[in-house]
Amino acid sequence: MPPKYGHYIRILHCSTDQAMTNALLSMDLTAAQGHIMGYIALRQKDPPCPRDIEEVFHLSHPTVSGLLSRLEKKGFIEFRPDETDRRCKRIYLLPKGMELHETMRQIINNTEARLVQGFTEEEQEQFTRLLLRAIDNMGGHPCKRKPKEETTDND
Amino acid sequence: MPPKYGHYIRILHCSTDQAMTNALLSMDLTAAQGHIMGYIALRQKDPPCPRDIEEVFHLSHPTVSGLLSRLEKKGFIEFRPDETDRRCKRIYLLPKGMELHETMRQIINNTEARLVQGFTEEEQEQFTRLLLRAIDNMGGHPCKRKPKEETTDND
DNA sequence: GAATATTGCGTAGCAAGCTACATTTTTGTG
DNA sequence: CACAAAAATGTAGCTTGCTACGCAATATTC
Repeated sequence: MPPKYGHYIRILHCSTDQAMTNALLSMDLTAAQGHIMGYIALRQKDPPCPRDIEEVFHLSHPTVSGLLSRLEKKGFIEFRPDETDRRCKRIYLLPKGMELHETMRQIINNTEARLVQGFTEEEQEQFTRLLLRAIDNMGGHPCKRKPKEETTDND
Repeated sequence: MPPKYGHYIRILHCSTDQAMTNALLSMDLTAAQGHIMGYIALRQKDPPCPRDIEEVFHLSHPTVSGLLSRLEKKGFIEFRPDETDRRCKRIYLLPKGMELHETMRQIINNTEARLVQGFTEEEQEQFTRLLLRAIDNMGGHPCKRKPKEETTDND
């Protein structure tokens, strides 16, 4: 029996990625960039640093570095070092980035909806659960960072 | 609600890919190369050409071209143009490739087993079905090729 | 407080995806 | 048969993923 999970998952990822990239083409964003922009937008009350992106997206830091530098070059975001910890480059959304945010969000949501088109509610939930369990089985990726049990952040 | 399917699928793909690449490290193969080697091995009675790989793996031809040229450079495969259609470069497994085939297959199977670790039989089947439906929803990728209703190939 | 460890980020270099364009061979049409 | 269309492959150049290495800033330890 030939391999199938790895095979199917790669195909699904590539086609989803291409579909999103294609849909975002008009706003000069790729799928990866769009997802990151969404996260940055969510976090504007407490702008994230690259390290946070690494964790949320399970990416290595050079990958994040490249993505962010392209977003910066295109004028969507801006870096400003943290006052108290100059290692952290906090990421701020620029006006050009804020404008696109809503449309971008819509486009990504539409593509996601298309992905599970024809799935019942129950199937969607099951799909999500199975994906999460599989991710867990594969061991979470280069996603370290110490436990961090401080109660400093109260939201 | 932030996007999740694209997000999870990317994470799952990347971590699976890395796990396989890591496991195949000792035999100087990456996950992508391993999968292709498996397919080529299956097809040695009727050696495939790059075009076939494109279709089976839903990849663009430059991607396939790169993968195969790396496999060739490492001495796993060899190209020989088809007698009757010199556009086709048929792909032959070299001894070095045949040797590794069994071990490679094992390693890939083990990683796949790990991916669905803890899934019941029913969950595995459901997962497969949902993946296939999602792939279908996303529209199959750059995977054209005309209908081809000839009865020439009898196996 | 000085030495060491840890953390966050930069750069180099590679694999694997893609699009767009060029080339060669076959096929199809007149 | 000649000429156009289609098919298989090649090449250039990009993004996104990685590892490995290095540096600066902070934290830790003595």
